[in-house]
Amino acid sequence: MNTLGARPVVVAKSAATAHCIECGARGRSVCNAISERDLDRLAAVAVPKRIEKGQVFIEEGEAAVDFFNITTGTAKLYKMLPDGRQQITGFAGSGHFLGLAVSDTYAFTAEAIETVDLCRFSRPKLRALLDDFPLLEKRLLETACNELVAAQEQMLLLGRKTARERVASFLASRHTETVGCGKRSERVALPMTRAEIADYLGLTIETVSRTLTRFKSEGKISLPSRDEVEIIDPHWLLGVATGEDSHAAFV
Amino acid sequence: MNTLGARPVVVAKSAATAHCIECGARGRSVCNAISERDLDRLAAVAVPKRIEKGQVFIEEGEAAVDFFNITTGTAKLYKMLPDGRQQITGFAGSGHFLGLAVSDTYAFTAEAIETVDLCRFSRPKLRALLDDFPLLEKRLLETACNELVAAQEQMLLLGRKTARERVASFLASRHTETVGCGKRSERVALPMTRAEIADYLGLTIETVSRTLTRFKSEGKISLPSRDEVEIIDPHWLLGVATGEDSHAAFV
DNA sequence: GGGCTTCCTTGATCCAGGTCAAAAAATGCC
DNA sequence: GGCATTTTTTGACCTGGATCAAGGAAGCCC
Repeated sequence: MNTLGARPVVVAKSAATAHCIECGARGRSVCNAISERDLDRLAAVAVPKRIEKGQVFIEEGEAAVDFFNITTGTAKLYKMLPDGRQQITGFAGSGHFLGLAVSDTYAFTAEAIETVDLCRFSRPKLRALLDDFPLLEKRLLETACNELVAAQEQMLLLGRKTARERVASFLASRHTETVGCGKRSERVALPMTRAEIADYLGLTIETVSRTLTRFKSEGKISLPSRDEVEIIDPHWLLGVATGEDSHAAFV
Repeated sequence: MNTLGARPVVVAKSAATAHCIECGARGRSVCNAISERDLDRLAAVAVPKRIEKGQVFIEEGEAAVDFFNITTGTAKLYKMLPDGRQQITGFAGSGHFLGLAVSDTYAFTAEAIETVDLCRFSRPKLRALLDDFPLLEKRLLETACNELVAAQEQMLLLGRKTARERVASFLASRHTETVGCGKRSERVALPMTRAEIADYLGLTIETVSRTLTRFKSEGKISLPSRDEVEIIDPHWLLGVATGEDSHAAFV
């Protein structure tokens, strides 16, 4: 895997390249469209930056001058109504590319919910990179399509699912996402607060809390700490999440 | 604009080219990424097809073998839960490109709500076209981004807006979309039934009907026929749609 | 380790919008 | 044009989840 030994001269020519080569997020991000030997081109335009918890780094309505790629940590993406009602449209973790809007203003706000490390790309520099690496553009299109599919799934959740089904969907999707990361499969991290879960699921904090308590008392999950859930019965949870008729009958 | 006279030989070499050159949807679709002189390449892989009202031409979960581009008419795109609950994720009109999912199965169902004319592209042929016309890929990415922005807006609507705000948003967006088409601006066509509006807004048919009646009795709209709305007070409607505090106060 | 603050849970009550029911209007079909 | 069907409107009532209101449990900072 490590080809450093094979190409010492190229790597050495730019110390900045290191942060891309060593980047833990590369494998799961659009950056993997660029081969290791061209990585210095990428590294030259990617500006690493640390965002502290609670800090907003993209603001809805502001000029979209930069794109971002998250290396570590999690951010919430949301839209707001003038009276303060908030809808979180997604949580962006390691490898997530942000700012895809074509329009010249951002369509959502992004705020770190834990310390986030990311790479910043200026619009024109990314544009130049896209022209030189068509594969990168293909990967971006893929990413956008995947997000579109996820967005449609979320519309189904917000428009038609019950509170129980929403919370079950949330836990189930967190569960399946986590499995891939090599962690213990049944423990799911919840880096977000109950309020953030509520704003993501179109519910109130109280309903989220009550529903979790309910699942716990039904023996389907346990809540070892406030930011962790143990999924005891993943199959049951998935059934509820997908609105299986049988589960709706027994309350 | 018409370059037919300048290049009679090229155009004549394929009679099939005509349907792309004359296509009314070209201007607003991704096809405008391909210049008129290369249009025969596009025409060679685009298979025109007519879909009658009520006919399903993309089915959720089935192998994604084709892509479609709507020429005329409107289709509804939806996802369903096993017990029949339905969420319409969007209405696709002239120029809309469908089937963008990278995955090998469709993520939603598409059904014509009025007679639809479309062009069908097989996956491999479109892929080849994309490799030859990078601009087409750029346009697809743009399209996907725009849809993503619309999806986020819809999540805000479904997760956080009241029934009144949802119906107002729906009418307002229909209104602004219609303006561009050169029709009389205040008359908005509703090719979909109340049930379809309800499934799009995450409401019931009764709530949609009552809300429209309410707007009418408040003098903000009129309902000349069941598939048409006249927007009497667009500014007021937009205010309600965007959740302006003031409008929430006076009921 | 004690007081602060923030986050979470639980209980009581309320209401927007859903459900059920039926009439009215539009459309289609011989 | 008249009957059947579908769609829409309207009314009465109900309920899931929101709202309001306390408590309780973690963190966190001196």
